[in-house]
Amino acid sequence: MEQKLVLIDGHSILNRAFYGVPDLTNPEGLHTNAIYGFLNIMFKILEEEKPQYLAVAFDLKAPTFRHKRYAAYKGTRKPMPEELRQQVPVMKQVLSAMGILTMEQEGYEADDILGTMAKRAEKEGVSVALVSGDRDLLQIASDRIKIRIPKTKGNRTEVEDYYAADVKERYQVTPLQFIELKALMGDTADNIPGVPKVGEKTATDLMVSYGSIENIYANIDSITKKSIQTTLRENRELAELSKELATIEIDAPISYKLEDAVLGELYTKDAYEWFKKLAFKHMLSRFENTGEVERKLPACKLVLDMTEAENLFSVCAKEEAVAYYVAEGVGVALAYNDAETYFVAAQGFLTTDYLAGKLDGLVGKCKLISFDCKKTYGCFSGNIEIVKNFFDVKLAAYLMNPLKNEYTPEDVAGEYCDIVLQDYKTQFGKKSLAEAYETEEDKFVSCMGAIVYMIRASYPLLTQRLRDAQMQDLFETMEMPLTYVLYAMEKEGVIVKKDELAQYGRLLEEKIVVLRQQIYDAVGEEFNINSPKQLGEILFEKMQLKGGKKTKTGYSTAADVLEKLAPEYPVVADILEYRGLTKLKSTYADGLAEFICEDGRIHTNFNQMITATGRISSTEPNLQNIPMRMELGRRIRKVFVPKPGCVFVDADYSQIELRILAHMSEDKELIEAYRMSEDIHRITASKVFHTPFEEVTDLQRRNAKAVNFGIVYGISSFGLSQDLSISRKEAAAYIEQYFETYPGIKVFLDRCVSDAKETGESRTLFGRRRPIPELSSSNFMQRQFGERVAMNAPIQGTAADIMKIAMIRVYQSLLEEGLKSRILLQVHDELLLEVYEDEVESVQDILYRDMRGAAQLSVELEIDVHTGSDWYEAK
DNA sequence: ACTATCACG
DNA sequence: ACGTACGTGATAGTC
Repeated sequence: MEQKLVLIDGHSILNRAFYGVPDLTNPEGLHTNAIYGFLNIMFKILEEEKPQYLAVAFDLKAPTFRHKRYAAYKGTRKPMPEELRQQVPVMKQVLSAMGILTMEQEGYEADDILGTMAKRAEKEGVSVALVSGDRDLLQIASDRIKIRIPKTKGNRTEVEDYYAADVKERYQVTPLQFIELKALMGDTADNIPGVPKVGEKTATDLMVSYGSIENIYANIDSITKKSIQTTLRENRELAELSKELATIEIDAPISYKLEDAVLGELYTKDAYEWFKKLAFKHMLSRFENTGEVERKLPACKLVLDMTEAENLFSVCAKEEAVAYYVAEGVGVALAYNDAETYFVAAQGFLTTDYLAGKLDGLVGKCKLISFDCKKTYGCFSGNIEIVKNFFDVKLAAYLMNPLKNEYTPEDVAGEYCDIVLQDYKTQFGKKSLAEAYETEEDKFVSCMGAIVYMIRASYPLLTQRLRDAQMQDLFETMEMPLTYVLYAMEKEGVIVKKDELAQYGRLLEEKIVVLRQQIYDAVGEEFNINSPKQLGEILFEKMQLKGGKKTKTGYSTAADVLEKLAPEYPVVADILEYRGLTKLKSTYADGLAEFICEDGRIHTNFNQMITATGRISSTEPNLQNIPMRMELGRRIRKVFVPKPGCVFVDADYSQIELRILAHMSEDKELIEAYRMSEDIHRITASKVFHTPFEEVTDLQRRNAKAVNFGIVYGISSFGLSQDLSISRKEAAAYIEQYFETYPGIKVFLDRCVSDAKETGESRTLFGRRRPIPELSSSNFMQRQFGERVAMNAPIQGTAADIMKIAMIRVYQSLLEEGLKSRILLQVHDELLLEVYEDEVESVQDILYRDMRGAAQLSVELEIDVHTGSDWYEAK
């Protein structure tokens, strides 16, 4: 059989991958996109070529420019971005873990090594496929040496192949002539100067006519075009130097031999560990059936029979840790050891209620390992005290890295145990659980088995990881109990008066109709006001308003742009009002109505595993962004009402983030300020502007307030200037004065950034962590963003922590005191409770005690509490 | 699927 | 010379 060698130009392919693959980072913040792209290209080539030999060549030290041959011209190259630089050593380690030869040698470039190895192999009768991102290597193409150049087309790579004949066809020159072609035309990327004024076209014509540079100069008088003749005469030395520069060595004294490149088992245990570390989930599936990684998934047994089910649950009850995974309406998967998994189908006598009852029976008997336990609490009786029996693998994975977009069983499996699961999606597409079970029973059952096996297997590792990261306490005492509080809030829901909401919608509609016509009349034509594209064209082209382009797609019509035009053009004011009204109508009046259930209540989802900072989010619908700032929008809150016999009690923390800042920074002045007065913005203004407290003007107070907010967001003079519509200089002056007033704040914020740079993450007072990969970016903007995040995350995150503690305490206090009142909503620093009229006082006492007592800071936590017969009144 | 906009803290 | 405030989710329009 024909022997084949694949050679890869390491830096060239890494470079190509780096710019072709969107930025990726692993959980530790290491950039991985170039490595990922490289491996993808390599695997594709290997599958096509099926070679016996494989080697990758790297430039030894100066990857961005070529060694001494090129030293004179190296100045023009840009340095390698840090995100790519850090991936180079890792790439080499990954290759080495796969037993792939990496070649690098002092005094020789990768090109020389590749050229030499290719020619040697050719001589030994081995055919060669040489993979490179650039065309320098075309000069060594032959009948048996194929140059392969990967191109990213859309989102997949295509490879251009060049044997000698293909070079001739494409460039009209032989591979050897290609050197001289390139020498004539030059190549800025490779720092080959070339002959001035000679481009691809001229160079090709010359080479076709004369065959070599030598021959060109021998017959230089016969060149018809005078300007070309002149430049050639004037630059003879440059042409010869360029040829030297462009020539790749093919007989360098390279110490590597063909035998060193023998391809062995790629999918080794070491390689597997690396792929896992780099979080290349999709590639992990390559390790299946290699025997290198023992992950024999036990076959999943389908249980359809009552006796068997009874047996199974009684065995589970005697075990220490039982993983369960509920396929809603279809059944439940169980794993109590690492040798067996079961799927109990919910059919026949085995009803869902029966299964729920059996699951509930396990509480107190063993640790229940869940994947999103909040979703399954409906199966269990008892109250919040049951959570000590649960361990939520998904929640733990979120705490370990809160930056991910989703936490699927497949992801968690890849990351926290030696298992590679196929996506449910790739297996069953858009099929619902029930459809998948009915149509592909075996596959479905084994999929459920794999998931529940994974859930159980990742439990010990995640426990350990949480402990290592010092987040076990956070997990056990805050996040796990909170799952139950949120479950209870979701289940409770909040009454929304449907008819009143519809009435409100009609009110809006009336105003909208009038405005719409007014706008059409003013503009002189009908168009879609909701389309930023059409609106931008109307305003800035047809009407010639100033305030030109802003976005990639066209004109910005954002509120802050339009507001500047509104005083001068009444129609712009109308457009702004129209925007506001349609927003209220579509998102709130119409939007909320769709979520009102049979019980007259809206049951929002409180998601605990979304935000980077530890806050909760609310969806379907989002009840955390109900209008408040404008009166008309605020009126929506009148349709949120307590049930008969109850009132709303609303409690919100007063400036919790600023108080946390005071505590964490230990700034004496800010702490003192809080002890002196309730009105922190006024006292800040007084200090910053050296004005007696009573004489602080509204403007001064407003400015101080903006700075206070800005500090929490990770202050920047630009941001503040935008917010206050002042110059950057003025904003910078405010900030400077602020830091003079509160010197401890500056020290603290600087420390936040430097600590985060050192550790790659930031932490809250309670140990919640947020990785900040942006801090190691070479992109200035990205890095600056990372710095702001480093300042904001500890503060916003600590506030979230404190609210979570408060919620758990309030929930438990209501329970312990036998009250029937309930928490309904959380809006970051605010709780809304439905309170029985005779419990108002007790509940208020609980709120004051538990919310203020949730943390002991050097500044007291304060809350404002209001009651009312709807949410509008209670705020 | 992506962008622009805007509602909240 | 660059182009930013921190954290979310829903809607409508556009591709």
